[in-house]
Amino acid sequence: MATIYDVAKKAEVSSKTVSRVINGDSKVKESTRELVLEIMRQLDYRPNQQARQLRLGGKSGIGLLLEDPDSGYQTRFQSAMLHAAMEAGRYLSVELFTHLQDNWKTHLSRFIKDSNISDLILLPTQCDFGPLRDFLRENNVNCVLISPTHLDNDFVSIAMDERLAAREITEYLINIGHRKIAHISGHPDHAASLLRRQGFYEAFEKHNLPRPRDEYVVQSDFQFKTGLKIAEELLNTDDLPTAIFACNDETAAAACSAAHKRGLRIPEDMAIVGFDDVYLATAIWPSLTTVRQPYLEMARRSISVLAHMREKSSESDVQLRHVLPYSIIERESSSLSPKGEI
Amino acid sequence: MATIYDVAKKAEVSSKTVSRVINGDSKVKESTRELVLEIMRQLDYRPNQQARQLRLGGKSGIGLLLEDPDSGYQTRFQSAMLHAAMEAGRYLSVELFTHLQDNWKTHLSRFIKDSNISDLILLPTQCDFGPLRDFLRENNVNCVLISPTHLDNDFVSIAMDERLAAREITEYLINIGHRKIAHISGHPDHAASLLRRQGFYEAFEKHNLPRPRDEYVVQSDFQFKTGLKIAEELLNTDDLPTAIFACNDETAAAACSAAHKRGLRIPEDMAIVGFDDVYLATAIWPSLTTVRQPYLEMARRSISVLAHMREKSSESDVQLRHVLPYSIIERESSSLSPKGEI
DNA sequence: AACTAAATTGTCATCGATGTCATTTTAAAT
DNA sequence: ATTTAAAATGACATCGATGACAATTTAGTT
Repeated sequence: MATIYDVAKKAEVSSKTVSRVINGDSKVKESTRELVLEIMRQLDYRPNQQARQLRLGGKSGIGLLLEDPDSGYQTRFQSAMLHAAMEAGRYLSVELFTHLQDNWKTHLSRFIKDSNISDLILLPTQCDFGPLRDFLRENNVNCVLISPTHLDNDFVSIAMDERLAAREITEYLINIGHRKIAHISGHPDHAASLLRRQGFYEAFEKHNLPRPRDEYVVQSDFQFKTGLKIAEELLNTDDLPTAIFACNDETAAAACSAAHKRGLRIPEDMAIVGFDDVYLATAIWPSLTTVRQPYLEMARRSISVLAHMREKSSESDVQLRHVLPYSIIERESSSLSPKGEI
Repeated sequence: MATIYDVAKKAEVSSKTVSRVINGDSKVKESTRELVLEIMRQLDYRPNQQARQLRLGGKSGIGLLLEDPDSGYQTRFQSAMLHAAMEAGRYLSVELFTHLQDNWKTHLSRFIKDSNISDLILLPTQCDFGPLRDFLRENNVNCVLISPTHLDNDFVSIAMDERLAAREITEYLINIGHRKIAHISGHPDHAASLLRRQGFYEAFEKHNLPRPRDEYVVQSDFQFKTGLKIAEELLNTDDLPTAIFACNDETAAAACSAAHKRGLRIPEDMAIVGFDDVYLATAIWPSLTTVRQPYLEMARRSISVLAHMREKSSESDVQLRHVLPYSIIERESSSLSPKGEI
């Protein structure tokens, strides 16, 4: 394993000069730079990260906290982060985290200190846990919040417009002819639940249609199991809705199951749409029409914002709120002839 | 941030002594050890990992290579690794890896060198990619293979008995009265496919039952989409099987969809069982009876074996093959009154 | 009390990089 | 040709830990 000294010796320059080349320092004569680069290539030299970081006091990894790594949303987001990190030549350190663990503070500081990360990414809903925010603020952790409920001038947030997306997918249902549309909404503590429901109602207002009756708007909690029970209750009526907008794909999958149980065909008898575009959306039949979160874009933006923040540190030219564009993916669960991609 | 010198000064000992305490060196008087520990606690001292590793030439993270982070199996395994790593006070660095990428070697060496990992964990099917194994061998990477197809005296493998599990779940179907059982098998390149099919046949032999006819044993590739098509073909007959053993849960989910499409009730008209026990197994209706892979146990074992290997290095007392016990989880897809847990 | 071996502790160099500041080289200006 | 400022390079200390080995303390023996 070649070191900076091996390179220096072979190139007949000082280690400092090699260091300058590595770090793109401008004060190196072009000819020596090329020489050094050539030797580095010959020796297949790569800087020792530990030494580098010891000196710089820095770490280089990106930390991602997961509350439930099996959840579709978190899996998808992580997947996107892995791609984005690869593009940026960085590495991802993943850690389980729940504020329910009583020693979460110790646990988190250990992770931050010991695991070689310089930045942290927080997903919903932990990004809205107050004491966690205080902790991050106090410890000056370089982080971004993904789709937080509460905005805050101390933290950069990266999100999509949930309400608009909800409105748009509801309008889509209206446009293909549905009028009796039900909505299964998510966990009440989750900001997304409220926003998505608001968007749902807005679609009707915008089209000058009557607000759906209250029995058509029910409360679940984003989970399949609960969703199944709720959907069964919802469909236990003679006056069935012709479409359901579920708060997320898991719940939409549950709605499909409930509909099938009751002998309804999808989408002929009932259209069902979800939200998030997780793996599950294409691992069931029929595949789900849904709103695709801009996972990859969010991941890329997170990385670039974090880097920017680390440089500018406390300067004020860091954009605080980032809103990225979503898209609607049409699949089998709402249309006999899907136009969208898989 | 307190350093070893701060501790040494306050405790009025040398930094070396503090170092000894940190590393559990025996040659420290009990009283001084306690004193030092107390001061460490007071200052909330934690060793600087970079410095430590610079000196020790070591890294501390565990690397996990994922080919498809959205796949149920990989998600579940990662999830288990996160738990096991937490228990062991270690951290997980996750990286996308596919040998289809043409510069996979560079990519992998960079990951290993730059991302602070000391160990590597390989999942199927990349653990069976020959050139990758050669690379790991040549570069002396400390790693374990999870459920590899090809055994090899240079690598430690951690697996479950796929064939026995397949046999057992087939026997379960036989025991609850099924005789006409179909099997949708996995991708032919995947060792698990063969083993699971073998196990399937063995169950019939053991019970002195005729081998299922060839039309009942079809080939898919572990993916939902393919599985759906195959299952539809399988069920497009008048002489329906009464049960299906699918090679994995995704395929079982596809079989459920195909059955529903054809108006069959599960499990009344047809029982369906899967394999792996991934998230999907309980995110569809009916929930799937399946074989639970010993994810957590595999993860824990991986960590302990890796640590052991690093110590013993080339010594021969490292157990090469580890086979861990699976379990069968009975759920709604095969039984009207499931006995198993969720 | 003196001696010795064992137990404990300390000194200093080192890992591989970068920062500070001094030194040398280069090129432009007189 | 000499001076001078700028550009390029290098010497050395440093980051926070541990290893090798030296020095000291302790306790046991005679």
